[in-house]
Amino acid sequence: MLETSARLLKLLSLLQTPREWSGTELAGRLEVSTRTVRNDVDRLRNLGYPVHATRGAVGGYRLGAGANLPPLLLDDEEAVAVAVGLRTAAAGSIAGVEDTSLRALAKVEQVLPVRLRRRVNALQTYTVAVPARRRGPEVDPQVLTTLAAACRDHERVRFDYRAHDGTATRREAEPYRLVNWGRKWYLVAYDVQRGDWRTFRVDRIEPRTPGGPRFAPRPLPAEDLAAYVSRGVSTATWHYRARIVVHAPAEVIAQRLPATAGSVEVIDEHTCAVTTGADTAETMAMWIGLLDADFTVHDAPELSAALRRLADRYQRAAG
Amino acid sequence: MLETSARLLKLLSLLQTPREWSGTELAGRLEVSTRTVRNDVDRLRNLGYPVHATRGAVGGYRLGAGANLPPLLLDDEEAVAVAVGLRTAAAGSIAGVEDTSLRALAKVEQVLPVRLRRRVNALQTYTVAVPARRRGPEVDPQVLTTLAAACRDHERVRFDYRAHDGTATRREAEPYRLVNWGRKWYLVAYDVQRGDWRTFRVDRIEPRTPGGPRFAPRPLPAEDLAAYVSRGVSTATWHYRARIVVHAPAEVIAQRLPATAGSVEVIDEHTCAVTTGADTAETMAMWIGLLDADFTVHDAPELSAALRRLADRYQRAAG
DNA sequence: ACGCATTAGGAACGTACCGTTCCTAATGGC
DNA sequence: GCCATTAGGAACGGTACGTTCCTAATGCGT
Repeated sequence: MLETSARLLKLLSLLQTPREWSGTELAGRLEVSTRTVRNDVDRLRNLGYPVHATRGAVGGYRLGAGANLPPLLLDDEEAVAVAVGLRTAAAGSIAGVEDTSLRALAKVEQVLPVRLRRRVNALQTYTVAVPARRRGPEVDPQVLTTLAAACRDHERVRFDYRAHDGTATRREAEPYRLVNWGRKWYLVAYDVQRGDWRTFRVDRIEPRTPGGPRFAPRPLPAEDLAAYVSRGVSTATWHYRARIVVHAPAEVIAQRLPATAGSVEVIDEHTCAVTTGADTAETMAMWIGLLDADFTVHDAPELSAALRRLADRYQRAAG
Repeated sequence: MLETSARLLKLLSLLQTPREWSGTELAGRLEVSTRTVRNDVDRLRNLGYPVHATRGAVGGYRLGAGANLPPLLLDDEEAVAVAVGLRTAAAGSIAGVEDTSLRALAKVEQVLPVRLRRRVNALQTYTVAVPARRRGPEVDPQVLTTLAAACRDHERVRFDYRAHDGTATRREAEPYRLVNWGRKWYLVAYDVQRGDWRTFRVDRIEPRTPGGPRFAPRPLPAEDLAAYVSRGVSTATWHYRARIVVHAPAEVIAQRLPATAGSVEVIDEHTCAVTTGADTAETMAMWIGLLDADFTVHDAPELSAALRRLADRYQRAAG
């Protein structure tokens, strides 16, 4: 049987997972009586952790936000993500938080197990900060976290959903999972009005408050949700695709282009082909500038036109 | 007197600060006897947290990396930096860690006090992910964290330092603080060989292992180290500066250009002037493309030349 | 080599807390 | 209305806790 302090940390860890726990479940996991679980919940509350409880047949416990930040219990994957995000911020990719990011990074790395530090180093070496257009972020992080919270809490969401042609429909759905695939976020949800499962592009969702009532979760439509999502959208990720010839070695270009942003094929030792895409030809034209290499375009008139427009702007700007 | 569990969390929090603590100091902070502090250190060790101890007159305790990750105790500023870094990673600015970043972000935001969540939202609104060239990152995060650890542990560092003209000299210094100013990192250190304070550009430092011996800290050369650093480097941050006229409203351009990357002045309701800089005219030319607006260049022949070269590349690429 | 200030850890003591069992009361969804 | 959940008090035997006191080991500065 765990001693009290160890058990409190384990309880805190369980409560930081994105789900609710009944007292009976917690008692089983911690191998104590349900009374002891209630004693422990009281102890956490006395320490400043606002453990929320819901009474009733579907009730349970979960951790909420309070006056102070509790100690964060991260699993290996989450800790790696935190460290990578902080390294990126500290290295100047995100303006305005370099100092505090470095302080937080120093704190994290001080206690990061060696095996995780190696993974952070490996990820840092092979990831790239993707340039983002301010006015058209792929996904508003606020929308992401709002949907993530609704998934966790089993609460329906109401939102405006924009179709390809710009028209918006009011939707109400039971959200289950957020899936990242092909640099886009998708929401797998049960559409209440249509009585069936739907996959929604998160960048087209505009949540409406208040949300809906709680719901009892249904079995998911597939075991592997990433595969489920990819089957539905595999050829539609980018509005615009093109293949260009870049006059630089493939391994040089591969380092500048993340695997998810396109593919690089060797043509010869000085030349490679890049197949990539973007939402528009304009966006793609700007992206290519960051490759910092001469290139040629074949069979892509829209891209050629976009490049001419950008070239013209630069030429006129130069005087 | 605190109960045992609360005291253990407080002890863990103290040990995550970047310094060593003697048993006597910890006993004072926790209001218990030094024997109880040793009892508590044992309890933390039993829970898997590797508390390192140094015996001897300058000995003390601090937390190291072990097999498991301890609960992270972050202050308000650090928590905000973590959330901002994770939001950026989850939103797709950093490829490869979107899923786990969102999971970690959901966990953090679930417990983030409301006042901190507002600060994260505010920071997210006004920060921009800065595009980074893969082959020449301003600062290797590994170098940053190595130097941060040496500052914390009061250990001398040995490094090769590259001057403007590319020559490198071997240096040995006592590192005190890392300061972020003008999107560059500086190390404020005491140069042992020259017997005086020096400010080093971190992107020019190549640390050499092993490091040096420990040292007794000296009083810092100034109270406000940011001001101290800026006085020494205020006109030398960018190799190249220029002022351009952008044919878009100032408030639109200000949103796309972070305050640290330059300044925006209103000319009229449709036009503004941007003063910015970069390491080279080439880099600046590519940066300007991301403003996504027509512009004109006056009195900047190098920038005009760089824009012509890039325009020519695009024109030739378009066919 | 010595002094000093630190960590390390055992023994003994009185006190307080702990987990469990048993019970009543309240809540909320179906 | 039923069922499954939270809430929390009382009583009990047992265990852990913090402190005091002490010896032993370590490491830096002189």
